[in-house]
Amino acid sequence: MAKPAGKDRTEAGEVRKRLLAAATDLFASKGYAATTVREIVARAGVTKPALYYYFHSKEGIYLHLMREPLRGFLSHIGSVLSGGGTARERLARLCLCAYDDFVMNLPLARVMYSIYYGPPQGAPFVDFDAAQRQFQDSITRVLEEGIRRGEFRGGNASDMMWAVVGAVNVAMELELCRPSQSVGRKGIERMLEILFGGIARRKGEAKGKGKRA
Amino acid sequence: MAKPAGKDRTEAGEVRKRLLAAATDLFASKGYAATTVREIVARAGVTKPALYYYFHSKEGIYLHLMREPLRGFLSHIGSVLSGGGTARERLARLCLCAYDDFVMNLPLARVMYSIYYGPPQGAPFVDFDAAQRQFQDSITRVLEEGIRRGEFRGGNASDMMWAVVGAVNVAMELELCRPSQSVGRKGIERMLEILFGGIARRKGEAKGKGKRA
DNA sequence: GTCTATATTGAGATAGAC
DNA sequence: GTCTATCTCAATATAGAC
Repeated sequence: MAKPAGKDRTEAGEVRKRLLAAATDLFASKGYAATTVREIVARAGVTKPALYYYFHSKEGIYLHLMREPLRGFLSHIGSVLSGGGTARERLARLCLCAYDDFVMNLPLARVMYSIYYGPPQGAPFVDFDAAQRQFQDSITRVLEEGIRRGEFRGGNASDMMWAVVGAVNVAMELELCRPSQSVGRKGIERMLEILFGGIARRKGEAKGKGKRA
Repeated sequence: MAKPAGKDRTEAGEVRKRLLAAATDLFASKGYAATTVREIVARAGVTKPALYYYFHSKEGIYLHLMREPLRGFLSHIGSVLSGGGTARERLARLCLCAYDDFVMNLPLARVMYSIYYGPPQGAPFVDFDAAQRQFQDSITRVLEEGIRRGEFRGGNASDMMWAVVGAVNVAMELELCRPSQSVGRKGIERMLEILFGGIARRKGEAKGKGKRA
């Protein structure tokens, strides 16, 4: 057989993935410092040398954990930026892309928040701000493009960017901390619609205009 | 002298405040679990029994730390809600009030974020979500009022609320994590203006309309 | 090598003098 | 109200049996 799918035959990269998943869950629930290599390998159902073979150290597995999805995120952003469509469409795609990546990696997001906001845990440095900045720059660029093309009103693109980022962050943090109240992708789209159209009733506009709730 | 101001004379409540400030700073920088009672009293320049006299325990000082400002925040919100003005004015006051409280208690905010997002640290439970919910409810109420009065367009008040909360959160988190990029109160006001007026250019509107950047 | 029993440390908390 | 001195306890480190 060219593609052995039996369960007794360990797939290539299978152990590696199990180790990453185990580490993510443990880092998320107990924190980086409190998680021992022993626990990671136990949960992954492998032995210590396996972890050291693939990742060299606890720090190593942590860095792999962080960097791979971060790189993925940045590359997705790049794809969206180079795609076509109106500024508004591109902006929505950018936000939804970020949200999707976040939701697809919720346990990892938990680790990131825990490291970013939590107490020092001796974890090696990862430049979260750089990724965040890149996301913000992308949004700003699309906004400026929209203004230049006359698709958006003039104004401070930086302020618009923060408002957009705020909406996306809210959706992410709801998913992370209060999933029962999560607004989801649709929620992001509705918030963007509000951002584009405004909350205030316009002069002469029929009362009750806008999307009915 | 009726009001002794000398330095050798300990003011009433002075020790208490110093203990609270010391605990806040240490919890913020090292985390709750890693901070010892000894460090707190050392930084406050007093001895252990003083802490136990005022706060009964390490958990006690933590709870005082959290609850007093939270109560203050909720009471400020209440005042704003009972105040007058248009819905838009009230909404702005609500957001700025929350932001001011946050900025006035930055070190405490750091502790809250650390506890909320960080790894388990054995700190006693504080219901941050309840305060957050109350803030959200207040905003929602003002938004619904604005819609009812025809000041705002119809629409989903909940979505509008999240957009507003997102803007306020962004301003807070910038202040917390990247103060150099902070947008400040003015930034919140500008974001609200964007939320009210919308980003999209309106049909027939002169290009470049809106506040010039 | 692994395991368990014991020492040591350092934490939170207290009693009683002043 | 504050301090000196002390207590209790749990986690950690270590040592010695197996």
